[in-house]
This record gives sequence, structure tokens and C-alpha cells, in this order.
Amino acid sequence: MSEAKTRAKRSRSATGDKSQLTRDDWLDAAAGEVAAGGFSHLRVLTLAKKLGVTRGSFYWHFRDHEDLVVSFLNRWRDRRLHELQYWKPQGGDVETELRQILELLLTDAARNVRRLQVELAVRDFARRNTYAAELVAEVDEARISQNASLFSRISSDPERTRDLSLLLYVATIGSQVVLTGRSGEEDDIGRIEDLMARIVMGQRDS
Amino acid sequence: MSEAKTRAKRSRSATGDKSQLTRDDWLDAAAGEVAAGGFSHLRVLTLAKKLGVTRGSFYWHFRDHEDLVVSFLNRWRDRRLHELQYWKPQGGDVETELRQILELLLTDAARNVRRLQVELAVRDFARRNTYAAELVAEVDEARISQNASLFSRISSDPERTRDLSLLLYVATIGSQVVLTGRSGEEDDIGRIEDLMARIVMGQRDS
DNA sequence: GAAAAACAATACACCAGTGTATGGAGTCAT
DNA sequence: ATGACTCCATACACTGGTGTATTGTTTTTC
Repeated sequence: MSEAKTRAKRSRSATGDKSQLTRDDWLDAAAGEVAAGGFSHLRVLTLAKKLGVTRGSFYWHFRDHEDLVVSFLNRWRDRRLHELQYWKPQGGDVETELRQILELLLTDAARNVRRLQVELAVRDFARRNTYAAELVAEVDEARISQNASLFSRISSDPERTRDLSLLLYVATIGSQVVLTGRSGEEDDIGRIEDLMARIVMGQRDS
Repeated sequence: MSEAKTRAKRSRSATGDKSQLTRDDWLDAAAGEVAAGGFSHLRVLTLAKKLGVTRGSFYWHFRDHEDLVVSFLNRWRDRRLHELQYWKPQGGDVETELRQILELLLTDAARNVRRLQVELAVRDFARRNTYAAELVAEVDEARISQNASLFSRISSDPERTRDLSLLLYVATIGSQVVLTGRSGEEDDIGRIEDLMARIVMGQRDS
């Protein structure tokens, strides 16, 4: 239960050398497995092989399998919430700012395949794990209200602002679910991006 | 390999009686498991317990576990494609027809929780199973082009028609992923429905 | 109404995966 | 340079799941 691990350790994940492993190294490896096969295919033995060690190491860093899962989820939540800070509006007029957000949410997100796969896996896991569901709801809420602050510059009606933000969000997630890893993926995403821009701007106060 | 099973049998699934099981009874039970836990939690023993028999029965009806999965997927695909036939436009003006489709795709879909859960599970499974991915792509394509035929009455530009149809679809799926089983679910879905209607109608030829 | 076919129970071999206990090798402090 | 601490290996017990072989029990069919 000694949760204070402030000591600095050489990580092997970046360099691939043979030094000792950290908890984060295991979590990084877990991310690969989760992205590829979802949480139900997250095996301790597989991670160990991938890291070139045996399971003895794992059970030193983690209490058990569940500990790994919970730690993974927590780290995911923290990172998703934290990255929202860097998405703050950068000034400029409403339209260019909107395009920036759209590009971030759609095109950029589609490029980072690994992150996207993990996100979908977490969402799926949340359907049968209440803790994961809590974290996902937390992240969703943060993202939606983040965009609502932009849209408040487009419509003065707070109801419409929230609705637009919600629509943009579900369209984003839906795009990732439907279009990822499909032929003509980039093209379709680009067109959705354009269409969304037209639509949102068309909802300005008249 | 005798795929021709045209004989009529009393199903026990509807009445819950003790007569003999059919392949479809197993598939129905499988749907429950898939909805609850996804494909990775689909266990033969669990199904058997649920049906009140032992696994001996299962291995008479199915070659192995994979046979069950493939049969399940095929049945899912067939049903999804077939149900599109009943969604044909029923006449009336464009707006009411649009509202009907939106209600079907969003509100109604959200009511049938089991079906929705299965759909999400299939989509998740498709991320690591190429056959499932094929079927999902097939169903997606059919649904999207289905709605495109309605939207052709809204815009004469085939590009825009297709884009609108695609947006509606990803928003639909996204709503299911994000909003299902969440507080205020019905309310949010209703508002997305309204907003989508306004948006689509606003994209009419000007 | 008896043979044949359809369906299900039982018992077994087998494998993949978790968790635990214990030992061993490297590292650091004093 | 020895004791303590950190990290990993090895070996084992145990569980849960698949698939197979064999036998038993209902239904059909003629």
C-alpha cells in the first residue's frame, strides 16, 4: 500500500534497454494490448513476454490483475482530463477556432490510431464495469462542457449551445466507431468535418 | 455440413417449456450473453446453464465455439439487412418522413436496449475480427445508402446527400455509444433528435 | 412397436490463465 | 563487506474453460 513512489528510475520503455521496469512500463505495454484486443484480452503473461520478463515481476509491481486494470483506467482518466487544458481557445474569430477544434476532434484523433483504439476499448469495457463507466462519464462531461464554452460565442441561447456541443461530441465518437479502419476513412472524416463546420456556423443567432 | 434444416420444431424459447432445443434457441441465449458481456464473455457452459441443459447438447447443435460465433454474426447481419425493408418511406412530406426516420434511429433504438447492446458488442468485436468487420461494413453501407434516398429529396446535390446521410448515421451511433445507460439519457436523445431535424431541414436547396 | 435418428448427460483429457511461495541476483547504505 | 531492500525467476497449486468419446433418453418414421 506504499503509494508514494517518488524515486526516479531509468525507464526501459523509451530506450528498450535491459534496465529494471517501472509500473508505468507495464501500463504502457497494457495500452498496446488493450488497443489491440480490449480489456478482456489483457493477459499478464502476454505483457510479461512483451517486456521480456516473467510474471514474477508483474506481481511485484501490482497486487493482482484487477490492480493493473484500475491503475490503467485511472491513468487514462487523468491524461484525458489533463490534455483538455492544452485545447484552450487560442483567440481568433469564431470560425477559425471552430475549425481548429473540429480538426482536433476528428482528423487529428483519427491519426492517433492507438489512442483511439484505447478509447473505444475503455468505452466498451465501461458497459460492464461500473468504475470504468464512472470515469468515462467524467471525461465525456468535461469534453462536452469544454466545447460548450466555444459555442456560447455562436449562440446566446445556453440550451442551443449545449445541444450543439452534445451533437458535435456524439458525431465525433460515432465517426471514430463507424469510420475507423475503413476504406475511404480519411476522406469521409474530412467531409464530416466540413459539414459540421457549415452546420454549426449555420446555427448562429440570426 | 448439412445446412438445410427446414424441419419445423417446437421452440422452447417462447414458452419456456421442457421440449428439445434448436440452434436458434442457443443463438437467442447467446444474444443475452453478448449483450451483457460482449463476445469475449460468451461461454458455452453459461449458455447451457441458462438453457437448463449440459454442454453435451451444445456440441450436437454446433461444431465448436467458433461455429456459434459465426452463426450468431450471420444471423445478426441477415436480420439487420432484412429489417431495412420495413423502413421504406411511407409517403407524406419530407419533414414528417424525416421525423419518422429520426425517431426510428434514435428514440426507438434507445428503447430496445438489448438490441442496442448487441450492436455495440458486434461493433467492438469487429475491431479484432475481420469477418465481423466485413458484416458490420455491409450493414453500415446498407443503412447509409438507405437514408441517402430520403435525403435526395432534400438536396439535389448527391455529394451533400451522401454527407448528410453519413452525418446522421455517425451521430446515431455516437448517441448510442455515449448516451446509453446514462442519466438524462432520454432527454438528451430527444434533443439531439430535434436538433438533427432542424439541421437537416436547414440544408435544403436554397 | 421397433429401428433409426435426434437430442442430451456424463466423464474425461487438456490447456490457458491467475495467484502464491520461495529463492536468487543486483544495488545501496553504512 | 554485510545486511537490507528492490526487482525478477522458478515452480507449484488451482480454477475455469474447451472439446471428445461414450452412453443414455426421447422422438420420428416406417
